[in-house]
Amino acid sequence: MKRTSLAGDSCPVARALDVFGDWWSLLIIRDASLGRRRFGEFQASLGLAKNILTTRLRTLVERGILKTVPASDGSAYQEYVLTPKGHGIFPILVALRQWTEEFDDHPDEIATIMVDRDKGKPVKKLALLSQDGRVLGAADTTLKPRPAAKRARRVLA
Amino acid sequence: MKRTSLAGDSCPVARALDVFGDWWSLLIIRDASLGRRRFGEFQASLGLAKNILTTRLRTLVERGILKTVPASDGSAYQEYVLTPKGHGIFPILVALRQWTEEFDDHPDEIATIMVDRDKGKPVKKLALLSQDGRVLGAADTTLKPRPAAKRARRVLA
DNA sequence: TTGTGTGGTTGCAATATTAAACCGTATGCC
DNA sequence: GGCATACGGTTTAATATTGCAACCACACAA
Repeated sequence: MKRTSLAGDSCPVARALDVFGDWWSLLIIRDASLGRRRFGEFQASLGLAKNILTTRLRTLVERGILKTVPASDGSAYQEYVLTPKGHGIFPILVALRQWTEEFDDHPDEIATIMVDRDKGKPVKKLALLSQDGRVLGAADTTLKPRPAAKRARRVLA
Repeated sequence: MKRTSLAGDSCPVARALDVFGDWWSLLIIRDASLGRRRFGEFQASLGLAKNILTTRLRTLVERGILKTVPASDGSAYQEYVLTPKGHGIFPILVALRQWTEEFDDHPDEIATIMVDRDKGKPVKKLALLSQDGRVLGAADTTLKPRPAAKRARRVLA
């Protein structure tokens, strides 16, 4: 099927999807952001085949989303933890979560809610703000060419 | 390859990915939110095979992300526009965009920036706020079991 | 020695993607 | 009207990729 790579695309959405837009990567990242660190934890949680987990972990490390660290329990094994680049994906996970909370047909099947750790109260919806503090919807935004945009290999949106 | 369906998963992230987490759907949605409406527009913009575009459009319609409307130019064809559920994906696109803007290794290849339509100034970063207005990072949040969570078919994170 | 945690390797089945041919409906032009 | 061309899909066949299962191997622990 030769998935066409989006790596050279000039659209930032496509570029992000090229990095972790496959079926499992975001779920692995979600698990990592939940504190899972060990191969076995990921495998048990996600139920995916071990070989696939192996390759996914490897490419996520290659791409700077995860890094391996010596196991915290002193064994010779390694653990996988998010890099800053990986932690930066957190808002995307939140956005996905909130979309489901708002639009899913069976919201009663959602098991968890995200709460402020201090107060234990649900977080607010992600908001997109303008420089002067107004809340912006999709219709209130446009795309402008980036000031000094270099020519990308493939120019889309 | 029999992608294991995540539809019954209790994690809202997984549920969202089950709806539009494949390789093309989010890009189609991005195009739609950019104002593209016609089959040919999507195909030309994305460069994917036409049959795939056909099936993707159909499942996005089935899932309530897009709807078909009679063509605006009076021809007998149809156009594809976002439903409210589809428009709700906008924050996810913004989150993806901002992640790339912040972490991509070649940010100079990004062609566009998102600006406030009124003022033409770049938008601010998506912020996650607590009820009392503090900005929350990943470490400042936890997941709590949903109050009256019904048992989902598969219970993960 | 036995068991467990981490993977790698191999083989097979299922699916996704693509390119290309094809078709019915319009549209433009003479 | 007649012809050529474009649009909107559908179908088909070839190919590439993913997923699963099972087995292998090595490191460490008991």
